Amino acid sequence: MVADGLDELDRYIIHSLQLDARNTPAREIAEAMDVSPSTVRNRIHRLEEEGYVRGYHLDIDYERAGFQLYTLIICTAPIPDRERLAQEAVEVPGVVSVREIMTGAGNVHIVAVGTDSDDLSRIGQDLNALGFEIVDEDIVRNEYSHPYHGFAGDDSRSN
Amino acid sequence: MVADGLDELDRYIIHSLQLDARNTPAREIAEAMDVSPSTVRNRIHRLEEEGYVRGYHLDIDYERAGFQLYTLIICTAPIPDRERLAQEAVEVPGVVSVREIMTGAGNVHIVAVGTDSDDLSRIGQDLNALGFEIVDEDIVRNEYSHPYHGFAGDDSRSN
DNA sequence: TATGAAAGGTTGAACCC
DNA sequence: GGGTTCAACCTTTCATA
Repeated sequence: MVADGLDELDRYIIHSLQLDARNTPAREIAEAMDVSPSTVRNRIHRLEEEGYVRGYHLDIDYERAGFQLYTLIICTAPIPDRERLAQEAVEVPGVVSVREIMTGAGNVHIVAVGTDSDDLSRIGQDLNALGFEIVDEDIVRNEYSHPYHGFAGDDSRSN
Repeated sequence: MVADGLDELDRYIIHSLQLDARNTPAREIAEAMDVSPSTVRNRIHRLEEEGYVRGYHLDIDYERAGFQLYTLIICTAPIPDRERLAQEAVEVPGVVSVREIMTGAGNVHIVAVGTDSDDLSRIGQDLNALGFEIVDEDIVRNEYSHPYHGFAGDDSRSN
């Protein structure tokens, strides 16, 4: 099964908001799915409350904004501590994303934005202090994201 | 200087929208910064037009939504083709994120969401067909993101 | 960058299936 | 429980200065 507890309307809502979370009125989704706008708003609230939707974030071009040090820091954390450390890492100033990888050395991928190399050294030290071992560090040249196609219903109405 | 061409109002707008891009009215930002709501709206449009803000996306808990195969595919692309291939990769159905890494083997990190292992094999084949060499593949156990603190007004590192 | 009127979106309560 | 309706309220748009 594709999506637990989510019906076609939920999937279409997620799809629409993935494309533009700020400028997509409920009415627009409602018309496409032939329900009332309130139904769409009720569903959005349910998706938020039940944790399917964790938030609405900006996609920022950090490079254009003048932060040339957009860095991937590959770390190793002991498996029993990995989840807790990952949650602590995301609170380190400058860290914008943390991925916990299932296996292997380099099981936590952290992306940090820095203004200069001192800033990145400080981030590295903070991560070390938390208990990470840093195994590699590289500049991220670019990042692209794309809405997941699988939420777009049966495709008969995907844009 | 922290951010080229961005003043304190722009940074505060970015910060606010990073926290909640869907439910933050311009009026709220305007009051905090003591300008009119239309000034805030004009600035938001400028940030979009000039490419600082690339979009507004949902932060979805793919695991809760029933997609247990949230996978990091580490690939190598020849440097001259890297950018073009990265842009093509993001269009492969199931791919949700692509990071171009500056150096080394594994210079493109792709995250894909799959419903089953056939789906992921198909994605791997598609990436191969584009010209990527796949060097590693791992399940992403969890992913967290956090607004960049540096946009939050002038106290540069206390988020 | 600000203002103000018109257009359009959201909210919450009452109602129906 | 989930969907709908409607009126009051809030937000944005657009023209204007």
